[in-house]
Amino acid sequence: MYQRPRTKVEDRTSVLGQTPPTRPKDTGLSPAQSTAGDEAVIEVQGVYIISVAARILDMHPQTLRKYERLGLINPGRTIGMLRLYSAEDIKKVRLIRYLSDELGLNLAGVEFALAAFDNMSAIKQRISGRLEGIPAAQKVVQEEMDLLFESLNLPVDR
Amino acid sequence: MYQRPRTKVEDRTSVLGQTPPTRPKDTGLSPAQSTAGDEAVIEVQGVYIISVAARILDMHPQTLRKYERLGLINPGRTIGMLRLYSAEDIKKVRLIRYLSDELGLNLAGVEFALAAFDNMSAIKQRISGRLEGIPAAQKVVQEEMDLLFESLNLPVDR
DNA sequence: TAACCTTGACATGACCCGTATCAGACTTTA
DNA sequence: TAAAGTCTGATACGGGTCATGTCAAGGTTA
Repeated sequence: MYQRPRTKVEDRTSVLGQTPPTRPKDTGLSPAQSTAGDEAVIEVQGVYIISVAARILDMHPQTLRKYERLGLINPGRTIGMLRLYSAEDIKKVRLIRYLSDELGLNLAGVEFALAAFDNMSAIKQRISGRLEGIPAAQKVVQEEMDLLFESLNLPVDR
Repeated sequence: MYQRPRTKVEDRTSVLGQTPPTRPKDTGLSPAQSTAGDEAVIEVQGVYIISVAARILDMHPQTLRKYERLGLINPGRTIGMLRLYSAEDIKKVRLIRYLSDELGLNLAGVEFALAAFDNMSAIKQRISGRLEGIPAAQKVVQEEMDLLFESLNLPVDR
């Protein structure tokens, strides 16, 4: 159970990619079940306690707790302090796993990359805002920033 | 000799920073000496063979060779295939060392970060080019992209 | 009440990374 | 030309990283 052997990191290409998931707000409750048929990009909706999230992701609950302790994710909580994982959280964990397993980053690198994504998204927003009056320029920036994210070619939905 | 103990990676802040050095062209020869007084940001100019570069950086020659093997740096060569390290190369190694030692990234993470810097610089250039006719917009982008690099707050010259 | 969760601590196995060393060949310098 | 230095490639080591596993003592949920 929970066996997720590290993939051999030998043939890495310089990759990155895709817009970073944002922190969702604390939802109430109601973990929707959804069995994990060997982790083949499962349709995720609703909010899950850690055991369910771990099963969906095919990862160990301890690993998810560690990610949170390091500040990589930040799932909501029930009143009783149970962790609640939203679809956004699941998506973010998949991104973390991609950076770690596929690209070979350690967790410090993952933290760095996530921060970089956030910064890039924020800058894109800010520029767009300041270019409100110049649609032509706005379009250029939009296109190029999208290109930038693509150049990191992160998996579209892992 | 060459003892460079890893700094404890525990209190890392989410950082990045500064514009990435570009590949210099193969220079001819003439390694200029410049003793390394215990590595206190030495004025570097000219081009150095590996032993001198290693002394300047207070790093092991094998480490520099490994970085090259992994594609992180790409020093020039003499006709006889000796490695030649330019000031840009030295600077890049210092950046690598910062990412590794201070931020705790592994070499896969360093590769990722360097690629991200390159991509960001390139996009900044492209946008600037396409905004040639709109100086106001050009200024906005310039400012914001500079901010982006600063937000990564890499050491100004390490 | 039983099942499941919480935090915190500690252990383990596999891997990573800087460093060290060896061998045999080539280059540079004095 | 001889000595010193560099080249490539392989192999090895110590300490660190990371996912996983386990234990204990307690709280929450159904």
